Amino acid sequence: MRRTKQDAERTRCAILEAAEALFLEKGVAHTSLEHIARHAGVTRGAVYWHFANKADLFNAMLNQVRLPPEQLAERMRGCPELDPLQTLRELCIEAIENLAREPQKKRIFTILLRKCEFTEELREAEERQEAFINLFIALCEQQFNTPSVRLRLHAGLTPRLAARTVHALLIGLFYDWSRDPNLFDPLSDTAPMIDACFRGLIRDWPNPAVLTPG
Amino acid sequence: MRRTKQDAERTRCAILEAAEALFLEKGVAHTSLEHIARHAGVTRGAVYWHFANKADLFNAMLNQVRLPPEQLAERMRGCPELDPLQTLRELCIEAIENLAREPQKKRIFTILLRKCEFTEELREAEERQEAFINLFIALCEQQFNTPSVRLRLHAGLTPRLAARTVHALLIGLFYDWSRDPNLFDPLSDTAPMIDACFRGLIRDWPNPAVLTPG
DNA sequence: CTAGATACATACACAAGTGTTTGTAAATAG
DNA sequence: CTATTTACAAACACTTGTGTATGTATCTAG
Repeated sequence: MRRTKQDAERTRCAILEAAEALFLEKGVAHTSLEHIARHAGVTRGAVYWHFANKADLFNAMLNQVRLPPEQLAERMRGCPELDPLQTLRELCIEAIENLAREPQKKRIFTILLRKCEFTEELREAEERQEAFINLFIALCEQQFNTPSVRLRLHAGLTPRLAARTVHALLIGLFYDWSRDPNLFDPLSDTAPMIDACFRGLIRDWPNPAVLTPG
Repeated sequence: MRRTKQDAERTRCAILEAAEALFLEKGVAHTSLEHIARHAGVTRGAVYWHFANKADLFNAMLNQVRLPPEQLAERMRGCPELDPLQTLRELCIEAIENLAREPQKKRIFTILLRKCEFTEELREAEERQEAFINLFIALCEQQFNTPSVRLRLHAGLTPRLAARTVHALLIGLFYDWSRDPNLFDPLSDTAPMIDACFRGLIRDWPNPAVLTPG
C-alpha cells in the first residue's frame, strides 16, 4: 500500500521519533534498525528507504535542532560588541534554559552527551559537534580578551582559562542535570550559578540585582 | 599448555589491559570479547574463564582504580572540620591533578564518561558511580551548610546550588579535557579555575597567594 | 489511461557476536 | 606417581544485525 508524499514524510518523522526515543532509552549502539522500525510501526525496508544507514539516521536526527554549542557560537558572532560579558552571560543562561524548555533538544543533547559512543561510523557527527564547541570556546576567549575586559580578570586567570571555565561549567551543569533532573531547576537556578562563575572570573562583576517581585 | 598461577594472573591482567585499551579506542559496546581476546593474545576461552561476561569484565576494570567521585567522597568523610572550604578546594584540585598524573585512572574515567552507553547490562556499574557522585555532592552541600560557611555564600546561592556548581565544574573540566587534552594543562591550570569558582561562591574567598618563584 | 516512479514489505545472504560444551596439556594435590 | 584440577583452546549452536535484492500496490506524470 503505497502512501502519498505526506504519508511518506510522516513515516520519515515517525522513524526519526522512534530513533530518538530508543537512542535515549537504550543508547545508540544498542539500538538496531529493526528496533527502530518496529517502534515506528514499519519495517526495516522503510528505514532503509529514507536513510542510508544508522549513521545517516543519526545525523538526520541531530540536524533537526540546533544544539547549544552551535547556537551559542552562532549568536555570539552576530552580537554587538557592547558589554560583551553581559551578553555572554545571558547567552549561557539562555542556552541551558532552552534545553529545559525544548524537550526534543534536551533529548537529543542528552543522547549526544551520554548515550552514544563515537565510533568510526559516527565520526562525522562527532567532529561537527566538536568544531562548534571549539568555536564557542574560541569566541568566548575572544570576548575575555577584549582590552576592557581583560583587565578585569582576576589574578591568575587568562582569557583562555576563563573561557575554558565557562564552557566546563555549562557542560558540567547540563551533564549533571541530564543525569538527574532533580539536582536543580534550570529555569530558576541557572542564573545564580552562572553569575557565581562570572563573579569568580571578573573583578567587579555586578551583584545580581535582587529581583523585586512584580 | 596450561600455565602456572602466575601466568594465569598475567593473562587476566592482559585481558583487562586489552579491554581498557579497546574500550577507550572503540567504545564499550563496539568492542567484542573476541576483539579483546585477540588483542590480549588469547582466545575467548580465556576471557570466559576469568570473567563471566562483558559486564563482569567491565566491572573488574573499574575496580582497579578509585575514580574521582569515590575518592572525593571518601576523603571528605575522613577530613577534620577545620576550614572545610580550603580542604574541599584542595581535594578538588587534587582530584583533577590525580587524573592527569595517573594514566590508567584517566583512561578508565574517560571510558566511563565518554566511551560507554549505560544499558541494562552495565546498570550496576552505573548506579555505583552515580551513588558516589551523589554522595560527593551531598557531602559538599553539607560543607557549604556549616554555619560559618553558609553566611559567606554570595547572595542568591544556597548550599545546594554551591555544591552543584562545584561538581558541575569538576565534571565539565574533566569532560572537556578528556575530549581535547590540549585545552588546558591540569597541573598548572586547575587551581586558578577552581579558585575562580570558589571566589564566585564565597564572599571573602582569599586572593590566591601569588607564588613567588623559589 | 498507461508507464514509470514511489514507498514501502518481504525475503535472502552473510557476518559477527554470545554462551556453552568439549578437549587437553600441564600444574598440582595427595 | 597418579588423579584431579586448572587454564585455557577449539568447536558448536544459536541469535541478532546488516545490507541488498526483489516483489508490489499505489501514486503520479504525461
